[in-house]
Amino acid sequence: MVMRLRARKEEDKLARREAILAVAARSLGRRQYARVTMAEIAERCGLAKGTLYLYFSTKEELFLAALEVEVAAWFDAISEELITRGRTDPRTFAEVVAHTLTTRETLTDLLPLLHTVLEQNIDSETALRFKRMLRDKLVAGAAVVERSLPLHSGDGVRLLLRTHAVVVGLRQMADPPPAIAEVLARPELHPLQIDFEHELLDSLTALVRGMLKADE
Amino acid sequence: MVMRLRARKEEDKLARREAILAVAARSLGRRQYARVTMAEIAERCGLAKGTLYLYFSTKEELFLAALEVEVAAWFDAISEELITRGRTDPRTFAEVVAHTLTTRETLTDLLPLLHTVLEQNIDSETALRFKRMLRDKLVAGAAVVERSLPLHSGDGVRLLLRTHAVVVGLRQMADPPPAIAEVLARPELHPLQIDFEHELLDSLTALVRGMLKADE
Amino acid sequence: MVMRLRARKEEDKLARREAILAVAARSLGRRQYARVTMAEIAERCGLAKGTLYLYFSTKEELFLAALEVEVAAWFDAISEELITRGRTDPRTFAEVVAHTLTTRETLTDLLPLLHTVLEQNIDSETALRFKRMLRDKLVAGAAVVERSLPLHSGDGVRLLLRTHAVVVGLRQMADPPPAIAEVLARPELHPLQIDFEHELLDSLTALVRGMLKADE
Amino acid sequence: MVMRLRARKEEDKLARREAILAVAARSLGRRQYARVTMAEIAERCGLAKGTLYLYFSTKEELFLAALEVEVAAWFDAISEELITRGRTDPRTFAEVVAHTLTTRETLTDLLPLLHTVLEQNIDSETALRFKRMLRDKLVAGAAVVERSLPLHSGDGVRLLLRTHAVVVGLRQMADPPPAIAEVLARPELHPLQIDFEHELLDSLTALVRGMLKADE
DNA sequence: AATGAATGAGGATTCATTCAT
DNA sequence: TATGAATGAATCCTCATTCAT
Repeated sequence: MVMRLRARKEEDKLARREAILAVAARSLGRRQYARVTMAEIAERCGLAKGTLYLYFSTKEELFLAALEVEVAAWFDAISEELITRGRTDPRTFAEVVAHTLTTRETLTDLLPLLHTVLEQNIDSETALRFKRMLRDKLVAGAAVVERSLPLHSGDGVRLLLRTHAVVVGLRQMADPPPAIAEVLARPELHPLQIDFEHELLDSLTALVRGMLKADE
Repeated sequence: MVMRLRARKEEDKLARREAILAVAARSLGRRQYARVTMAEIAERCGLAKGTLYLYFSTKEELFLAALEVEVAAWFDAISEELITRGRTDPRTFAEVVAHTLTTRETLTDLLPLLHTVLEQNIDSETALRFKRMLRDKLVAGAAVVERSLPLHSGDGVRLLLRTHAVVVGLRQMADPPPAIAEVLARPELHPLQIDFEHELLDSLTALVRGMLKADE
Repeated sequence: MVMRLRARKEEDKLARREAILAVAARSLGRRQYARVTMAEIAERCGLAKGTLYLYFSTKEELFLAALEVEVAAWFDAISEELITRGRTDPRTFAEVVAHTLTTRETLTDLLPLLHTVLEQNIDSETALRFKRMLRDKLVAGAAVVERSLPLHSGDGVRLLLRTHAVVVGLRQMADPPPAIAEVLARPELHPLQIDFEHELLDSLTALVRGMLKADE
Repeated sequence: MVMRLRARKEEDKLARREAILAVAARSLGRRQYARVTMAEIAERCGLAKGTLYLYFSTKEELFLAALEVEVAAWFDAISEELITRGRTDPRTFAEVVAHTLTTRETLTDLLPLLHTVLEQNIDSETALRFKRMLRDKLVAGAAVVERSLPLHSGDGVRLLLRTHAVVVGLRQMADPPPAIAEVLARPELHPLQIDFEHELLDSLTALVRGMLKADE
């Protein structure tokens, strides 16, 4: 149909790969993974279905790759911001995390997929690669965290994992699909309404505060 | 196959309803929601597929009802245990929560469904009913929590919501499918391994502690 | 769409099963297996695609079942006709085989599938069941054959297998698709034209004669 | 990847063509035609997919060409061997055929394709070319055969066609895919086991014997 | 001549849901 | 009330073929 550019150079191929990943992540949004079809992603990319499979051999691989990129960038961003701040405090840590997430909607959309869908459908080789990346980022990030906050040794990793958990948990509560949001808008349901950023800030602040060494 | 009893009395119908819910929750396990079929549930119940639809009009409604039962019971259990302890401390609160969960595997399996699947597929009437129940339990529980711990007014609700978030987030990390568990068993990936109960205990303790400290 | 009868009694289900098999065999005709789609068969049956899978769990299973029925009936028919003739001669044997095939177009369409397609795609349990049936029919038929013709002991089985081979080989030559038939109609290609029945008759007669002669 | 030589001279092109044909025939093996992909053949050739289409305009044309080469060589080989033997007998004829096939595995793999797949997908011009070649070889071979064996006039062609049929039929029975072979190894299925060469020898011997003139 | 990225038609299969019995 | 046969929309993925480079 449409006259399509061909990505012949390695560089173009990488660019296209990234483009597909971006579209996939955006297509997911707050929707159910199963509801996002390869056909839809292809169309949004302006590509044929088959072309997607030139770049990713399964739907799961595609989304895992999307997540991989986002997660790595996220951990890097946290580390970087933390480093520029030097020695800091719980609230600031929370702000850093929250800040790195404001421009990362897609990350918080993808994150819940990891355990609920992707891990059920990938082969162990792929899983291993992904987990290794995660561990590397985690360990590197933990070192930075432990330099930023007076944590017990080893608590850097723990804090990051807990941060991950809190982000996943809160995000799902905070941004329901429109139909539910409408229901939640009723005054009687006010206690169930959550502002993601605000709540994340407070939760992480409390969490870190509770983990501090001086605490004892 | 089996000649099935007919649930004629209201009481029998309720019993059957509960039986279906129990089976559904158990069928889910750590699996993907989409992988659990109505046919499978029916078979495990010893019922025909059509019969399920006599009790629940969609798959989502069925699982939402299952979750509803579990969540209500969970909040009640927390409240109850907390009441018997009277004034208490962060660690104990964490222990109470952890304790109420040890016998509630199915709850932690169902919980992640709420935001990722169920809310995408239910009508607003059903949503409203569910959310009202949740609010009632939450508010009631919060009152108890605030009597147990020296929290700011209003932080009872917040703590319970955060607890919910932490449980969802940690559980998914902690219990991967067997294939992934095997990968994670490698020594190099040790940092990614999590023991759910232990980590929940520590996370909640820290969280509550941090929320108390805000006062000081 | 169409108001569909439901096969509730075992008897009705069996009838529907047979109906599907008949349609499948007819749909194949002289066409390529891959060109016959489940959708087409369903439509010709006046059923939904999904319904086919209620009766046969894969396309291969469907066609294997179709073949199974036909092969069994064929061997039985040969045996029966042979029995009514008593002691006989090569030409008569050939006539019997040819005669049993005149009303069995579908068998000769299905037969080539066995080795080229079906055996590549069935699990060993299914294969075993099929092969056992084949062996039973073959052994039973061989006994009859050996009573009809003065063959060496053991040559009954051999003759039937060779008959099978000859049928498969000749049929494919004899009934090309229309486009090829048109080409073959040219006078210069006359040597390549074959009349299935006539050629089968002569080939089998010669084959049996040659097997008897071995004695002399 | 590899910098490929360009086949500029007619002679180089022919060589490449032959190379492709050889690879295609080998790639088929005992597999299903549909399972052999153009991509696979290209890769095995060390060529790009597109290059294949420079030499053959469709997949079918490619395999038909492969068959063409093999069939022609086969008939020539039979004729040649027969000529060196002069006047001969049924058993020897069978031996000659069997012998020409021992080094021609690929031919027996390709042969069944002719009627089941290739003829369904080629245009009449291609078909005509192929059939003419076949007729030429057949007629020439028949003349040799009739000089070797005391057959009725015209039976030379018939014998060769029947030989073709028997080879196709027996080969498919004799060499099932590994999974089926395993099943057939069971003692109870012993009657269904066939040794191709041996069975071909006996079948052809019998067939020819039954066709001999002196027979009457 | 060679490449290989892009195409897109096409097909098998699954499963929530319906409804005649 | 219970059944389970029937439905059919929906989806992932394959692969022969094309064509810009």
